Amino acid sequence: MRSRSERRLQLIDATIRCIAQHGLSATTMQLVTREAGLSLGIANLHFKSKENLLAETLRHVTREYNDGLLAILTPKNSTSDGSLADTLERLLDFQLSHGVTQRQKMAVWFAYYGEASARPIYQKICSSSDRLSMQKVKELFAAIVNEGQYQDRDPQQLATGYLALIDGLWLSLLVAPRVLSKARGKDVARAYLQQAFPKHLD
Amino acid sequence: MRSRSERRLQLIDATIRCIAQHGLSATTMQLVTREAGLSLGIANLHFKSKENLLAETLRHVTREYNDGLLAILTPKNSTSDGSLADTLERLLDFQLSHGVTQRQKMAVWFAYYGEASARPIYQKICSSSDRLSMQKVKELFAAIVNEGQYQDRDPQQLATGYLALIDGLWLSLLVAPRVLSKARGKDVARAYLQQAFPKHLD
DNA sequence: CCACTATGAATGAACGTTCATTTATAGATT
DNA sequence: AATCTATAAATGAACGTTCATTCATAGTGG
Repeated sequence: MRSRSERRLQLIDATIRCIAQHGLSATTMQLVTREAGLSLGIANLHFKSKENLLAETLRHVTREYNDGLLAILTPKNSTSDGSLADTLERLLDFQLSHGVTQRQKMAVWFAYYGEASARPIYQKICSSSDRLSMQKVKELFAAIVNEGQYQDRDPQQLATGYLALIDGLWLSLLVAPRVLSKARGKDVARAYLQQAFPKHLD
Repeated sequence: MRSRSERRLQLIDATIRCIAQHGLSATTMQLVTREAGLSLGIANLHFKSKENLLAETLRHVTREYNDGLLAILTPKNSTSDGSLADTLERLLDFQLSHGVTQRQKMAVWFAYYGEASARPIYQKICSSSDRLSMQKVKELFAAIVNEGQYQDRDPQQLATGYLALIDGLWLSLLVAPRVLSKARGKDVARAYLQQAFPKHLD
C-alpha cells in the first residue's frame, strides 16, 4: 500500500506511456492500470473518472514543462551567470533537450492538442500554458532587444515566431524523426535566434 | 440513389465536420452518417470499415492541401508571372489562406497528427505529405538562393524552419485564435521569409 | 429481372464505472 | 508485546452503456 500522491503519480506515468504507445483514443482504463501494475478499480479511486485522469495527466506534463521554462526565464535564477545571452542559450538548450523532446512527452503533448479543439478542458490547459510561454519569452526578447539596441524588431512578433517554430520542430521530430534529427532541429532554431539577435548568439 | 464517388465524398465531408466538432475519439459511425443525412450502414458499404473511412478522410484532406501546394510550386504553372519572388508570395498566401486555415481543416489535420505516433497508417500519410512539401519548398528556396546570390544560406535548413514555423502558426491559430490572428500569423511567416530572402520580398 | 444501393434493427465485443469484499496499516487496549 | 479495532487502500467480478459491424429487407435503375 502506497500513499495517495505516489499512486497518483504512478498512474499518471502509466497513462503517459499508454498514450505514447497506443494513442489517446485507444488508451483504456484497463491498459493504464495494467501498465501501472495495479488493478482496474484503482484509477477511479484516486481520480474520480477517466476524464479526470486524462486531464490530470495533461496538467502534469504541462506543469513539468512550465517549471523547466520558469527556472530559466525567471530573472532571479542563480544557476546562470545572469546575462541575457546566456539565458537565451539555456532556453534553446532546454526546449530541444532530451527530456523535453523524448517521444513519450511529445506524443502526449500533441495527442491532447489534437483533441483540444473539441474538449474545452484540454483547450484551457494548453492555451494557458502557451500564454505563459509567450509572456516569458516575450519579456526575454524585449530585454534583449533593449540591451542590443536592435532596430525594427518587435519582441512580440519574434516570440510568436520562435515559439511557433519550436512547436513545428517538435511536430517534425515526432512524425518524421528520420527526416529531422534533434541536432538539426536545434540548428534551425538557433539560426532563427541568430538572425533576430546576432550580437547575443555566436 | 447516388453514385459511389458522390456518396464517398459526402461521407468524408461529414467525417471532417464531426472530427472538427467532436474530436477524433468521439467521432462515431452514427454521428458521421447522421451528419451526412444517411443511414448507419451506408458507411460500411462504401468504405469497408471505420478505420478505412478515417484513413480515407485523412488522405482527402492531405491530397487537397498537396494539390494546392503543387499548383504553386510546380514550375510550369501559368497563373503566376513565373518569377520566383511571385511564387514565394503565392506560397505564403496559400499557406495562410482562408481555405487552408479554416478551423475545420486544421482541427482534422492535428487530430490525426496527435494519433499518428500510435497508428502507422496515419504516420505514413502525414510523413509522406510532409516529405512532399519539404522537397518542393526546398527546391524553390534553392532556386531563390541561387538567383539572389545569397551567401551562407542552406535551402534545406531554411525550408525546415519555414515549414516548422507554418505548422506552429497553424497550431496557434487552432488552439488560441484570440491570441494570434491569421493576419498576424501571416506577418510572422512573412518576416521569416524577408530575413531569409530580402531581395525577393518587399 | 438482376445487380446495386440503402436502411436500421439486431448483435456481440469492449468500455467506464460501481461496489461488495479483501488486504494492509496505524493507533488503542489489555 | 500481543491483540483488537478502525480506517483507508486495493481488488476484480458484475453491470449497464456505447460502439462498430452485420444482415435481412426494401428500394431503384438499367
